[in-house]
Amino acid sequence: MKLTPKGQATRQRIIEGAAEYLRGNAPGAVTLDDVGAVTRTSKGQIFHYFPDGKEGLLLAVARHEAGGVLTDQEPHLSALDSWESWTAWRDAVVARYQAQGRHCPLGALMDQMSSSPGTAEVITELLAQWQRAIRAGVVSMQASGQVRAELDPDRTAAAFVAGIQGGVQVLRATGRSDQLEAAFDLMLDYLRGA
Amino acid sequence: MKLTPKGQATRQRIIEGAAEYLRGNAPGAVTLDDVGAVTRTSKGQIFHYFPDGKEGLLLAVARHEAGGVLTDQEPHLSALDSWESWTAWRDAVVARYQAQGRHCPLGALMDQMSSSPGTAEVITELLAQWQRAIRAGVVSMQASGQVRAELDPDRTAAAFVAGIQGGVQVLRATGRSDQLEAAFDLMLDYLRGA
DNA sequence: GTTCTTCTGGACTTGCTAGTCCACAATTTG
DNA sequence: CAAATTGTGGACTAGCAAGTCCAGAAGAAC
Repeated sequence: MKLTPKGQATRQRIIEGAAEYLRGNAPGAVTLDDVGAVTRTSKGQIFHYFPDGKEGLLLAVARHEAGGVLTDQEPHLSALDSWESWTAWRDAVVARYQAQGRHCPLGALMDQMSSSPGTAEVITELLAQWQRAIRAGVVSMQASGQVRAELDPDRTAAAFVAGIQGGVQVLRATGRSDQLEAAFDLMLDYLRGA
Repeated sequence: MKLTPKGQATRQRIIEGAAEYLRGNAPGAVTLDDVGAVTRTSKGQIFHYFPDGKEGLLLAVARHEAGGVLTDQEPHLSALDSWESWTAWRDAVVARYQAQGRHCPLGALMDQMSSSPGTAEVITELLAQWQRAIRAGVVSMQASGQVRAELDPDRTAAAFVAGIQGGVQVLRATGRSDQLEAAFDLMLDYLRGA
């Protein structure tokens, strides 16, 4: 399928509108008519750009949202080489998710998972990237002697991913960020060797 | 609404059948006809026992499943008073969720959340109970001098909840329990004062 | 045992939604 | 400009699923 610049723009508009809409609504409850209304497009266009229909659209949205999760944490995530940068990252993540509340891209992604199977792979890849970035930070801290060398960077990074992920999940359910902050702080303390 | 013993049994059969079915399917994709087929009941019965229809049924299922999450972790959860009991608990949780894979009550609950609002409260209550139980374990370890006293039991318990929750979530998405184990071990190490 | 209540089955209605189809508009290409 | 391609709108279909309704069976009550 060839796309002119205009077509590209429309396709993008659909993805972004659908993404935003999905952040506030369960994927099962979002209809193509909703998407059309939000993005000012017709059924014809949606199927023109997403021949696989709803499933294809959701997958495209998933990929779009997955991209945003990590770039939202920049520039912190790529430069975890001092204690200041780690805490700055912590603060950025907490603030970000507090502000979003329920309108959470990552959470919306998780919700999509049970509906369309392809989403699971997108999430798996996202988590892997995330973990790699954190791992790099741990290694860099070890290289400069700020973190003890016997720590396993892989497992530490894995724990961070789980803790943040869980904290966000709890935040979505309860509206409170206590668990997210507690998990983050505990893990940072651990890193410091407290 | 009065229920004879027979009625009770039928109602229970519907809840349990629906619960099991929901563990493997997205709530939006589960129809009342499915539930009827699985539990060998008719539409009439479902609406007889759940006048609020699907939403009421889902809520009843949520409550049912929430009850199971904590009792599944017994007797460990109520007796976190020695290092052996903590690691036994860890092993039980990891084994449990590894075995379940995707058929996870807690995860299914989270999925329901975006569809029916009432579920969020059920989850909030469940998480609170869970956190209280862990907190009690931390306090008990402090009382016997096995954990340093300056640790905040509330925040520590909150971090545990987030870590486990996140680990389980990752397990559901990727099928791997690495993150769950890593988070658990990191937090236990932290508790030990490593 | 008859009368009242609860339980069960399933046909039916109603509304909604994914997906189709096609006519027409805009844009590119040569 | 003419022809081909790409973009847009919206009416229409088909099927599904929630919820209604009621007739009758099974069981309680006395």
